[in-house]
Amino acid sequence: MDSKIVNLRSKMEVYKAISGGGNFANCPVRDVIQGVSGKWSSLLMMALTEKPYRFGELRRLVPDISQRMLTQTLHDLQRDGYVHREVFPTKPPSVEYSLTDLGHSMFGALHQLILWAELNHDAVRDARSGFDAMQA
Amino acid sequence: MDSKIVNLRSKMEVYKAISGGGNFANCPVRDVIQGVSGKWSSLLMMALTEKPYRFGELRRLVPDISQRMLTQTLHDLQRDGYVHREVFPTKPPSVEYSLTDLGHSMFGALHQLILWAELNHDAVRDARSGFDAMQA
DNA sequence: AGTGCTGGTCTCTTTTTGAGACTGCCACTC
DNA sequence: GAGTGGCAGTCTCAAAAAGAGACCAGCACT
Repeated sequence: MDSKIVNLRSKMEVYKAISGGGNFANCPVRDVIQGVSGKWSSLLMMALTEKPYRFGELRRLVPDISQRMLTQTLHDLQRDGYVHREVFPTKPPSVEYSLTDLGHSMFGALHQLILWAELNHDAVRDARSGFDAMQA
Repeated sequence: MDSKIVNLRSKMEVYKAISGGGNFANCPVRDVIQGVSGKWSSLLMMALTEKPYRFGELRRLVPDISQRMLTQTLHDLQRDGYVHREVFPTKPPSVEYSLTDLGHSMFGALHQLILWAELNHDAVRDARSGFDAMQA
């Protein structure tokens, strides 16, 4: 029993998804996973799921992100259409970041992975320490 | 309407998940996402979902991965308990990689994201080219 | 004796990340 | 009117990670 997923994909379907059908730059899976894969992307998406945040708020919410990476990650998320950036002309101009519909939709899928991570983190940690013990 | 996800998590819950409750090294989300986030991890998991593969087969299946990264990614996946590595004492010894139960379980969650990626790739690409046009 | 397959490791270069100093603007305080 | 602090970044430089590709041992076949 190779899990239900196998029933959904033939060998060629898997290969096509992996390789992008020969056009690697255009492979959906790689392209989208790449966006999530950043060290900070998923964390920022999680935060913005709750409510829009300003630059400085996000910085405080994720204390160990550098300003440079916060700027860049938000920029990338905006470019991919997940995040909306709005500047308010207040005295010190403030910038608010919020999830777009596409962002919410994407997070719905990502959320499955987050839930799994929370549920199975112990199993992963055990596997890891077991593996490390073997090597030693 | 901030999507149903908001109903599932209070501000503190989000923060705890993001920060790992102050223990950053131990944050489940970061820890697991980190594993998926590698450029090749999800691709190899997809391939192994179908059936076990040998080193050289994987290399041919994902043509633009370097041997170094294939070795290392498989090693990491094995360490996290997603992949099982078995050496067969054939004439030129062959090595087979297969998904563990944990790996299958994890891929189930990851699969949601893959499906989303395939469905919404066009939207992401449109957002991206629109954004790039704005900047130009 | 040469070729090719196996599953890797080693070294070198390029790319990506991270830490943190620096900027310009404004408001408030002394 | 000089200093302090918050805002949203940019810039530079060092460190870490990824990628390319040469190299390795062992065996089989020719």
